Amino acid sequence: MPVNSFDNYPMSWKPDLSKTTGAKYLALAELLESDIKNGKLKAGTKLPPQRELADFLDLNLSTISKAYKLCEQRGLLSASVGNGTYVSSDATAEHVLLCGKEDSHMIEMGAIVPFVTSNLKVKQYTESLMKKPDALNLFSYGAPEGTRRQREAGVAWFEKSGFYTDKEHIVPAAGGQNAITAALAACFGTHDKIGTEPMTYPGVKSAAKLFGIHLVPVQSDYNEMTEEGIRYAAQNENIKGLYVIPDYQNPTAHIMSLETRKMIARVAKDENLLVIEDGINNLLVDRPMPPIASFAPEQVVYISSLSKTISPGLRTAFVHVPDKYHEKLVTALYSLNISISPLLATVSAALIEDGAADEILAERKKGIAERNLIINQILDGFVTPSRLTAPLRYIQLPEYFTGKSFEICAKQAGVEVCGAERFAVGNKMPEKTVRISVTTPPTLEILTDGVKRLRELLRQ
Amino acid sequence: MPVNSFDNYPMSWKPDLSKTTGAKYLALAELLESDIKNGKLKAGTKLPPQRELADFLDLNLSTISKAYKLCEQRGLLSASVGNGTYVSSDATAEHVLLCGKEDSHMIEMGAIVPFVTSNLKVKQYTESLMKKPDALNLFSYGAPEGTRRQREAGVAWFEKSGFYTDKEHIVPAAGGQNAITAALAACFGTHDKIGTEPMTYPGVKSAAKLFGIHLVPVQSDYNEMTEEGIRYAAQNENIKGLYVIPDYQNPTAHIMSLETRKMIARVAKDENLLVIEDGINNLLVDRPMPPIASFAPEQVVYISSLSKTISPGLRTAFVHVPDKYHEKLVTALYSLNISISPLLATVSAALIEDGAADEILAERKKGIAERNLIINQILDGFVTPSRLTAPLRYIQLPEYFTGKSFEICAKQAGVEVCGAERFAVGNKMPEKTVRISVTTPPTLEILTDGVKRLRELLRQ
DNA sequence: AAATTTGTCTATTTACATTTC
DNA sequence: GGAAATGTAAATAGACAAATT
Repeated sequence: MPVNSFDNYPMSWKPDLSKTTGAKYLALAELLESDIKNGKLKAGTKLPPQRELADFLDLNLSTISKAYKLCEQRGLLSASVGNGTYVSSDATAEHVLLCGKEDSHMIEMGAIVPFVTSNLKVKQYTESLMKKPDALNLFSYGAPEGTRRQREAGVAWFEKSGFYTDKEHIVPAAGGQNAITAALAACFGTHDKIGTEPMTYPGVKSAAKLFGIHLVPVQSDYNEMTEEGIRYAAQNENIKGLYVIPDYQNPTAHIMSLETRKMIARVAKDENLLVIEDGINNLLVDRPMPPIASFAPEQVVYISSLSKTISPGLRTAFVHVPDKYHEKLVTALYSLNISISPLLATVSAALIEDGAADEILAERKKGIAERNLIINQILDGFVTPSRLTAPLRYIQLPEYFTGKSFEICAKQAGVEVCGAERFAVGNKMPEKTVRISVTTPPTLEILTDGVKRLRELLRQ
Repeated sequence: MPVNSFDNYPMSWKPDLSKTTGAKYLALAELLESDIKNGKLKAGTKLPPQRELADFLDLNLSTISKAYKLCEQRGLLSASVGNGTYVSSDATAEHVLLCGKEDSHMIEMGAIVPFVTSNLKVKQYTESLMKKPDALNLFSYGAPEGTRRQREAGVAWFEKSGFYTDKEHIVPAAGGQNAITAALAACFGTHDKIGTEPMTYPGVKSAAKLFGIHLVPVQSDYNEMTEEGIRYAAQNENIKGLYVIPDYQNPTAHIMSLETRKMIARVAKDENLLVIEDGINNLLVDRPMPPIASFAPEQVVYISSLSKTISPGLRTAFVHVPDKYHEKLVTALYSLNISISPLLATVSAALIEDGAADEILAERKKGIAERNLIINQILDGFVTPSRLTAPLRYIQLPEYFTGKSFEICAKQAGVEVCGAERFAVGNKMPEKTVRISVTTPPTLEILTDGVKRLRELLRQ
């Protein structure tokens, strides 16, 4: 429940429409937007109830409603019946996490970039493919729905996660983000709502914004969505689907329990929700649990990118898609890309076919574990405990920090990190946490240096 | 009050709402949608005026208005004041031009796929890049705004067209379609309108659909937009921008005159329109004219893909973007892809840097010219005359054909072509024409065979 | 458990602007 | 050039439903 000291009197916002021209509802919406953007109205502020403002401005209730609605659709507000209308906490947050700007003085632990050492095999495979007689075709267009070879590689790839599907349900995409964007475009429409964990991957926030899709936080306990939370959002907020990251959730690094996976599958069927399951880190987990898709293949679009597990430069992800959405997804991918690179897709397939992918994966996991040992040692007591192959870690901050303030301090100290604000969904007040990347620093020395600098800040 | 005499009016549509439940406007919109999709209402049909239907159904005018509006936003209708509401001609048209389904019995002349012979150099460059010491980095993420090297290659690439810009205004994208999609997402919003030629590239239609952007045909004479047409659309249809293909326009293969290029630049400034200029075929033209962007660089997003000119498998396009939209475009590209493949982008840059791109281009142009000579000879009198390096050709059909009917006949005869319907924008009645691809058939023999089959159909 | 607060939704009234004839 | 046809837009009224107290 909102703990707001400013009650109904005095009104938190007293707009002046006397100087505006044209439609009242538009003028009101614009005023609201500018007051939010210039900081007069801060995130979390409760706006006056529609009726009160209507009274104050001597306008009809519906006119105010329309203005609020407009701003809500722009992601500036979030409203709920009986409760009121609040300024969204992510209204002004930055959505883009650009990769390090090649500033050699900064230690990049914000963006998550896999280290390059495992790329050697990928390179070798690329070279050997070019010696094949049909190599010239690797530089032509590829089929939007993928070749048979690519799709069979996808099937094999998914089997490693304990998810058994067939090549008719698999489509390749140009990376995980590309797959997420296409899935959103294919399966949802403007103004549709999708439930997510209360903090989630910023890439899905920016993709949803492109299509006017709204993300709403689903009530969660211990970093997992609850059954009541999902049912509530389905019945009362009219969400059409869910977006979840069951393995090493971004940013909490939490691994979802088997029971919750099964619960989500069951509730999705019940409530007719389409689940976008982002399996980006599934194979990094030792003996990974099967994805939600394995319990409800007709209800889940399952996305598995090779970026974090094999090599980001491959720009390859495989998508399992239910029959119902197959054509739509292919069309969306076509609209976004025309086609993926046959060269990169074929390299990916080849790596999977004869086991090189497994070797790379094992190597990567070993490398990540080595790094996590360092982090555990240096940040003991600060970092949230996690299994050793986590590519990202989560740090609970002392109460006097906010995620953003720590982010700024860390930058001063030469380390890039990501504050909780970047992950917040809807009008949830962001937690006092930051996420750090395990894999981005190019060497163990730089990682150690970065983590030590963070410890100094936390210790003060 | 409903009056009894409606049977006398020739109302084109008499919906029955008696069996529906819930909101009237929604029920009406759904009925309308299903009647369009199941063919009861054909493209081009004039719907009853809102007032008439309101009277007939005993509903308020605004209720009908709302239902029509909904369908219009779904791209099913197009309405204009004083004129009436019509079923869109592209309401049921297929948007996706999937590449040939590897059916060896069909001669593919529908989709435009560059022939693969020129890919040898591209392959060689790729191989040599892999031998460089920093090759492993080619498999990591790339910077969303492009590396310095990539952007400088873009500058050099644009100079070949006579367009001089600088590397701060250049962003790389994963191919031309990807660039178009990103540009639409970055520069326009839901329900915005964009003017296009009356027939245009289907890829822009499907991309616009993803974002709820509406394409409206701009009045054109002799295949070029007129000044009055653009001003009219700006002032009365409230278009926010234009999408144009000045060189070998798709599907007409028309090359826009220099005067029109300058006119569009001037009018865009005047009316504050943002032009998305698709320069996909510019460099295929012998001594190409400068793009519109060169006359109004602050008003034009200029896209130049390497797909048609160098190799489609490179999945590389360069985009010139005005300062005002730079950040938005980078964000949109990030939301769609995270990053492009550094490997492919670097191969592209390398090809441009030391002139290999020019050699490939010359070779391609020679190959296309050779093919056009064959087409000119066999389809003399049927095909619209064109310069020799056109990658696509336009055929005016005898009046008893429609584009679609010819498409079906050709398919029976073993040749895939694209009927005018696929390119039609808004509620313009499609012309009786088809587009054929010059470059797709893998050999000259197959091309000759395909073109001869088409001639047989046209001669009958 | 009932009353109150609060946002949402549909349909309507009224005025207006553009195009056609 | 004016009247008629036609679509568009804003503001309103009223009923409703969910959440809070």
